Amino acid sequence: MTSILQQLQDSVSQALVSAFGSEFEDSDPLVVPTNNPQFGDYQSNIALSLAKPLKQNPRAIAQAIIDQLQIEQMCETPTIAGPGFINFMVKSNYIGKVLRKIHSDPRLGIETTKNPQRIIVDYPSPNVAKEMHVGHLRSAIIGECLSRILEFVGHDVLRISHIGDWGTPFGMLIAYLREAYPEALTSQQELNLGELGTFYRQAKKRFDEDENFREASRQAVVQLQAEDPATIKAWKIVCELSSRSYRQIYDLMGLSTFIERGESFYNPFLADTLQELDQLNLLEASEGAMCVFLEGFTNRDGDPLPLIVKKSDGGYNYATTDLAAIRYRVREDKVQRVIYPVGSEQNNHFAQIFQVGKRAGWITEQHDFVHAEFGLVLGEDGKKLKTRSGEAVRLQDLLNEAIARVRADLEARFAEENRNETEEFINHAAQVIGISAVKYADLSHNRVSDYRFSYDKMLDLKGNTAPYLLYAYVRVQGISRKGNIDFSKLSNVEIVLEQEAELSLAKHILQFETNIKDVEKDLLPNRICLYLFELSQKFNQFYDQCPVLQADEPQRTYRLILADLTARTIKLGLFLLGIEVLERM
RNA sequence: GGGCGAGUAGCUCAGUGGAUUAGAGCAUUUGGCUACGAACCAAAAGGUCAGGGGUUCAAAUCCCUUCUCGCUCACCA
Repeated sequence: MTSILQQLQDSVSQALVSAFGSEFEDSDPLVVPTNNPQFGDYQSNIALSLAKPLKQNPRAIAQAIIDQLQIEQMCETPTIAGPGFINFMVKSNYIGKVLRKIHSDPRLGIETTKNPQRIIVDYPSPNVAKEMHVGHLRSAIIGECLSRILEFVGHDVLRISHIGDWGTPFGMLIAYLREAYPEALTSQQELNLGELGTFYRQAKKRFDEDENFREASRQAVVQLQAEDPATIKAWKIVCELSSRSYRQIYDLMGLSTFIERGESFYNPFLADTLQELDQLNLLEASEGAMCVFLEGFTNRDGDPLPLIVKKSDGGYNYATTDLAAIRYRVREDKVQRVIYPVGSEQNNHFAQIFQVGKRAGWITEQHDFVHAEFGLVLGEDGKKLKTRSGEAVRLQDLLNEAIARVRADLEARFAEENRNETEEFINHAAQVIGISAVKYADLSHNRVSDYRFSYDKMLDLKGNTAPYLLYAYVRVQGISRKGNIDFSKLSNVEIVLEQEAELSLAKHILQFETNIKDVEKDLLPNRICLYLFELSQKFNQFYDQCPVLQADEPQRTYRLILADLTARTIKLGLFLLGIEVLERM
């Protein structure tokens, strides 16, 4: 159903036209939730912005709009405040009616979009030639979250992992495989190549210490790109090795299944892509390489910066593949929007390939290619997160550490409270809480800024953390257990909302849709986090002040409905963030 | 040097043109369990929104400028 905000916006727009004519049909009615409840629930600032063009007193404009408004069902008579703000107070019986309606809806009244698009979210896109480390954390978490939200809103979302399976570092691994495990290439059976991390480190060590090995690596890249059969075989072995190790982490993180369409997929299209650029006269030779010279980018000396699409050794690089991917996604996948959740270090890269994509005519006005950039993960010291020995933290280790800390905390708590829980319960709870905490800590910060990774903060039971939200959910389930309540079988009583805590909670539940629609547009999941945190706070206040099970009917039933709606909103909200809930914790 | 981003309470952060008082959380101090899980709630204290100009009836928010920090600038991805 249409949100209250949307209804108000529509009503103000109509009133604007009735009062001042059809030329205001398309002006934004500037209706927003108030930032202070003393001014009501919503406000419109339209009168102030029209004061100048209409050459009228803003308060008079506000009055003229109010005179044309038809919202008696929904709101108290709007008031004019200060220089000309129009304040709206939603009627509590109207809120009660809406809550009754959404209670029977699995989508909690949230409508799907009227303009469904096909959207690619490009994640988690790790590089086969590197072990997954903390740098891949945010792409996986943010990509998963954005995909779920866009899908929920009704878009056709393709999750595509653009894995780096064709680059130069790959040569190093192939060369090392040939050197250390030559039998892997001839044997029919699968060989145990040991642990992935060890394999990488040894290959890297050889690469760093031996010039001949480096040359062999470069050769391997060229052979790979020429699709030499023996090299392809070695390539497949290394891909399989790293793919096995990735899958463990994806499962642990609860990522949705996605299409694995790595750089190798675009290999057959690279030559065509370049040829097309050449036909458009975008291609130039420079220092032995083929380049597109960029507009608005210069190097240190102030000379125009090239985007190299074919290296002087004849090989292609990641810019080439990314351009081929842009072209393919527009022409074959027929997408309208492509979202790349990738670190802001790659700002330039994306600006560059998007520019070339536009100049080549692949990206048009009909397409929205977005670099959903995110900041670095910093350690407690404010510097890029590293292990004590200075290496990137392995993702597996980071997640395990979070789970282990939760486990220790749970065990201590259960011992203190004399609770006997099974090993299975503790393991499951520790895993859900630990992973949730890591994800939530990431998503609750503004995507664009760097954020400080702190186990103590993310696992805190107080404040804007996953455990706090999970606890609010568990409290509602506690009510249903204690009172033996089946939330799906509550009778449809009138919702009265007399107490301030009830009203405040109820109004907040209805704001969910607006927040989801905001994230659909600006791709900033921290808005959902803030919303859910405030919802949990309001629920805890309600829980504190309003007895549910001990209340008399019909109050008891409508408070149960409020509690259930809260829990379902939290559950759905967390689902959209990629986070599971627990029934007990 | 160029490009991009950031600078808001002791700490971690919200806040992309509106209301005498710029918001949370943590930490600190103080209250509340014979009410559904106190993993909670309530209250206090804490700020020249990096500095300086400008636009506006109105600026943390937009523009200009200075300073500090981060990322990045031709064959890695």
